[in-house]
Amino acid sequence: MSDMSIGRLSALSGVKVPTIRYYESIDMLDAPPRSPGGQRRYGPGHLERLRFIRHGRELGFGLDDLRALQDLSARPDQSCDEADRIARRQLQDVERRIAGLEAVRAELLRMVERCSHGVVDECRVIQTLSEHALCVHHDQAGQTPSKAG
Amino acid sequence: MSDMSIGRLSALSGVKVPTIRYYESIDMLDAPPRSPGGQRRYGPGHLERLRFIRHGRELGFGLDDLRALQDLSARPDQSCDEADRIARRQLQDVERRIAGLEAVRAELLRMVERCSHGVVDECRVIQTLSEHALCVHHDQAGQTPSKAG
DNA sequence: CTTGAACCTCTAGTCACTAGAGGAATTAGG
DNA sequence: CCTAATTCCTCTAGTGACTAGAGGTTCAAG
Ligand SMILES: [Zn+2]
Ligand SMILES: [Zn+2]
Ligand SMILES: [Zn+2]
Ligand SMILES: [Zn+2]
Repeated sequence: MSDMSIGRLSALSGVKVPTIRYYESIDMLDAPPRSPGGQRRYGPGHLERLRFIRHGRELGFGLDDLRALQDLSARPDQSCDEADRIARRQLQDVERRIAGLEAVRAELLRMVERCSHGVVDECRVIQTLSEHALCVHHDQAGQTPSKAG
Repeated sequence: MSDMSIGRLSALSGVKVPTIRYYESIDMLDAPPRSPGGQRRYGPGHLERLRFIRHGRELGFGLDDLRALQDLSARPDQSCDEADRIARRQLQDVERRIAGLEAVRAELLRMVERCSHGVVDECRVIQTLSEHALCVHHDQAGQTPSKAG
C-alpha cells in the first residue's frame, strides 16, 4: 500500500505522471518523501487526495476551488456553508454552459440540415457564418473549441 | 465606412481591440494599411471578416477551422463538402460536451440537494468528492472550469 | 497649441496541462 | 554481480485563445 512509485500512484488514481508532478509543483499535492536515489515514494494519503482532485476535476471545479474544498475537508467540525456555496456556484456555471451549448447546437443543426451539399456559394454553413442576421440571438457558449483530453 | 480606426472596428464587430491585434499577429486577419503616424486603418472587408470570425467563435469553432472555412468561402464554386464536414464535426463535439455536462450537472445537483447544511463532516459535497464510489460513472466533461470572460 | 483619449509595440500571464531533451535510478533476469 | 529495459528525475517550452500592463506615440477636438 505504502511506498508507491509515481507510476503506481498514477495507475491507481487515473492521473497521469506528469500531471502528478505538476500538482506537486503548484502545491495541490504534498511533496512525498524520496527514495535514497531521489525518486518519489507515495503513501495512501496521497492516493486519496489525488482521487479527490480527479473527481473534482471531472465535475469541472477549478484547482483553486478544489484547494479550498480540500482545506475544508480537513476541518470536519466547521460549517459546510463555504463548500455548499462553491458547489452551487459550480452548478450554476455548468447550467449556464449547457444553456449556451444548447443554443449553439440548435444553430449548428440548422446549418448542417439545411445545407444542400452543392457548392460553397450556396452552402448554408458558410452563409450562416457570414450573415449573423440569419441567426437566433446566442451570446455566450461554453468556450473551449475542439480538442480536449 | 472605410478608414476605420481599430476602436471603431472593435465597436462595430464586437471584438475587443487587443483581440483584433492578436488575430492579425496569427494571420487570422489581414494586416490593414496604416495612417501616416502608423495607426491601423480598416475597410469594410475587415469588418465582414471579423464578424465571420466572431460568429464562428460563438459557435465554438477553433481558429484553425475558421481559417479553413474562410478560405473555402473565398472559392464559391468549389464543393462545400469540407465545410459541411467541419460543421458536422463541430456539432458532434458540442453534443458530446453537452452530454458530459449533463452528467456533471446531475451529480452536482445530487450533491447540493442532499447537503444537510451542517458541518463539513456530514456534508454531501465533500463526501461525494472524497468517495468516487458514491457517484454514477461519468468520465469526460466539457473541460474548462469556471471563468470564461 | 494643448489636452486627453485612443493608439502603438512588447512582454508576460492565464488555466490546466502536455511534450520533449538529456540524464539517473530501479528492477528483473541470467 | 552484471546488464538491459523500464521507469524515474529536472527543466524548458508549447498549447488555445486570449488578457493585462508598461511605457511611449498619434490623433481629434476645442
Ligand atoms: Zn454545405
Ligand atoms: Zn449565430
Ligand atoms: Zn454541505
Ligand atoms: Zn462522480
